[in-house]
Amino acid sequence: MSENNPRSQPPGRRKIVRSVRKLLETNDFNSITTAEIARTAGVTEGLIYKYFDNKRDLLYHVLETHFNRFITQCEAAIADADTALLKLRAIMHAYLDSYNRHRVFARILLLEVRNAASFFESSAYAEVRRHSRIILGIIKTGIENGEIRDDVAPEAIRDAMFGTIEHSTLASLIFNRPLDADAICERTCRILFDGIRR
Amino acid sequence: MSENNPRSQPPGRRKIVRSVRKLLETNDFNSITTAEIARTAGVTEGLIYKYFDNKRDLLYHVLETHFNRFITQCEAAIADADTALLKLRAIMHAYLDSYNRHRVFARILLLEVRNAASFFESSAYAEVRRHSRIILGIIKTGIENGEIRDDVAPEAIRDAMFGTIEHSTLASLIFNRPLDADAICERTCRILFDGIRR
Amino acid sequence: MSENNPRSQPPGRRKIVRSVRKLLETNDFNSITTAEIARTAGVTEGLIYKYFDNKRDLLYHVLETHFNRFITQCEAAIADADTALLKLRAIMHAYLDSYNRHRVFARILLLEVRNAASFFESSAYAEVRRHSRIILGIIKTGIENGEIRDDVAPEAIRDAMFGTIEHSTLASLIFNRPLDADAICERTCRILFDGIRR
Amino acid sequence: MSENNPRSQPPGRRKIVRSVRKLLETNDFNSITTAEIARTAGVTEGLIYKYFDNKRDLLYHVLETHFNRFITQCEAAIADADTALLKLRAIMHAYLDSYNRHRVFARILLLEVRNAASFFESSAYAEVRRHSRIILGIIKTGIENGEIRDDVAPEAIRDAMFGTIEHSTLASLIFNRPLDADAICERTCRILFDGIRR
DNA sequence: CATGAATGAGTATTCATTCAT
DNA sequence: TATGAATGAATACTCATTCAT
Repeated sequence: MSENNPRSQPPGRRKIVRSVRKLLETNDFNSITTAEIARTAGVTEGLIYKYFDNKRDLLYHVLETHFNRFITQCEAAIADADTALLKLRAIMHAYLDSYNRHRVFARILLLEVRNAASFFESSAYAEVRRHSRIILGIIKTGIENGEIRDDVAPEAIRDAMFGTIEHSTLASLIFNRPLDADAICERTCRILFDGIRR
Repeated sequence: MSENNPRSQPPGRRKIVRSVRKLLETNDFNSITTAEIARTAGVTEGLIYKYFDNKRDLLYHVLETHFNRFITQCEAAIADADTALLKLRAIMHAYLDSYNRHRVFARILLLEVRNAASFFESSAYAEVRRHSRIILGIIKTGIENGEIRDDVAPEAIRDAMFGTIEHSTLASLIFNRPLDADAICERTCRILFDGIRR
Repeated sequence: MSENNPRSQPPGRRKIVRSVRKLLETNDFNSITTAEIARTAGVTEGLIYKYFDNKRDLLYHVLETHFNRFITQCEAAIADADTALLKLRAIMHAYLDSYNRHRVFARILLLEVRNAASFFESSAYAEVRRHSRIILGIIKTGIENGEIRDDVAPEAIRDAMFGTIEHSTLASLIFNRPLDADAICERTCRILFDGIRR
Repeated sequence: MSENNPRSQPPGRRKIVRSVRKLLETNDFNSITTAEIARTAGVTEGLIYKYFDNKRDLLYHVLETHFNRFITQCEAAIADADTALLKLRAIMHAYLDSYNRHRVFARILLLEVRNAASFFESSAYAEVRRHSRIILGIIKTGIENGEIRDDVAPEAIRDAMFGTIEHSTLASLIFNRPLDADAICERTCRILFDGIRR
């Protein structure tokens, strides 16, 4: 509780986190310097290391918080969906929409952070996995109640879902093109749900 | 011709390229230094800049050569396939197999290089696009001859193909797990061709 | 009195001193941080500065206490010795034995602390000098009563004593080798008392 | 040869070494920054690391060169001495004289450098040991030809020699007092050669 | 065709210390 | 008597890149 309640955090820490979030809007993480973070936050560089192990640790913290919020929103978005397929559609839409609205985080999550082995040991990645397992559960339920075919592994379905979404997002991210979440969600569902074979 | 014929290349240049290829087997590109490249090649650092604009340029050259070879192999692999779907299956298998056999290049292509804007202006990326267009052509032919449904954009199908393949590869790449190209190809085709709906 | 009676010291202070003593067993002083001292002591860093001017001051305090105890033991060790030479032998043995049993303090005293000018203004060094003067007194007595030759300055004799002892200790300290106090004392006395000339 | 011939060294390297030597005259090594070294040398900081592994490595190099020269002078100084004892006296005088004339190096050698384990793995220390072994040889010869008593280990004699010299030097080094090499040599020889017992 | 000497810009991290409460 | 939040100064080392010869 004290961990999550921002009120209980020392002001300096809050300033640092806010500063990073702000700077990430215009720069990728590697090009942000600790000096810049401190300056923007109005604290000294040293304070960063009082609250975070290192620069990456700080990033992962920001990421975790962000993704945490997303999961909550995502859960809300699928609340109304009755069937497994509708839930999956809602989830895919939530991801696409989030990637589109938070391009900075999308960039970081889909491109920057994956290079570093440390990410996969971070609590931010733990959140990613947590949600991944939730989705796997939905797929399994779909298989059990006969909505989804049972001759492909649930993991394969999840890979196809995320892979397609991410790949569709990547181009627009890289070349800074707009992303039509609705359209991409629709076309992905068509392929994923019913296949491309006529 | 003189560009492609390795025989016509000066020995120093050849040594440098070989050196990079070797070093990439054990290190990711960013952690390789020009000093190391030169040392391994048995030449001086200065020579690198005789033949390449900069370090990245050197990487992109190595990448281009590699991808070039892959395309040739890929083309051969689909020669026997009669239908569009069989061709797509063959292509997917070729990619998966290549990612598995050349994990270093897979890493670089799927993770490292995408961060840098310069990659998307390199001739290595031009090769990637070239092949992408070839595949798009196959999809279109499939649509035209009635093999593939015509209510989804060919680009969407391509995104689903590559996205799924890459996502399936990524985990095994990151966590250094073996990759079963046959199995992943099979399950991807099932989903992609016929959908997950029962 | 209140200075020396540990009972009268505030618990926080005692914890800090104990913490330093403990940490010195495994680390040299410079590599110990105030953060570590506070953590080990279970107090906050700020408290250190309530009781000590700075980190070095803290070290010198610990050193002084240690050396103080040693002097007492040393005095006891020479109580039985009748002649000046026997007293000197007993003192040398006490030093060697102490260096051997308290290697950490030996390191600090013979190596670490001598770099800092501030040490020579500390009360810890005052203790060292005090004992040095006591020993000088013994030498002088020896000269006066005809035991010791009178054509070399007492200071020269003291330098030879300590110099030899320290040099003999240093190697074993640096390379972490065992120290045979008895043997080194014996051989030092032979040389010091009777010379090397046959 | 190319190692030792200063003519064959690149000018930048020579400048760096000269710069360090100069700066050491007024500052102790730790308080000298690489920035300062480079500025004084008129080169960039980076160049330091082309020629030396790190700052300490640079120091050790300077030390080694210095000590090397000293050994040569020392050898010349003992050339005329006929007996082992006379040789030892000449050596002690050479050390004392050198410590007095090169107080900076004396400080470094006797105080600063001994803290660092790395010193004892450096080639500078190898030189120290080399000379130490030479001296040991002289002592052994003295024992063999009956000049020196044979009931104390040669190592003990060496320890007494160096220990006394160093201890005598230390005080004058620390408190910046003049050092009378002749007088200290004389008194040390008296004690060492004939003992303090009347 | 190749060398080798030199550049110069870049930056995260550590730690003792202070001070209001 | 003790906390806890914050400071601020200090610095070695890396590396891609250039260019005269």
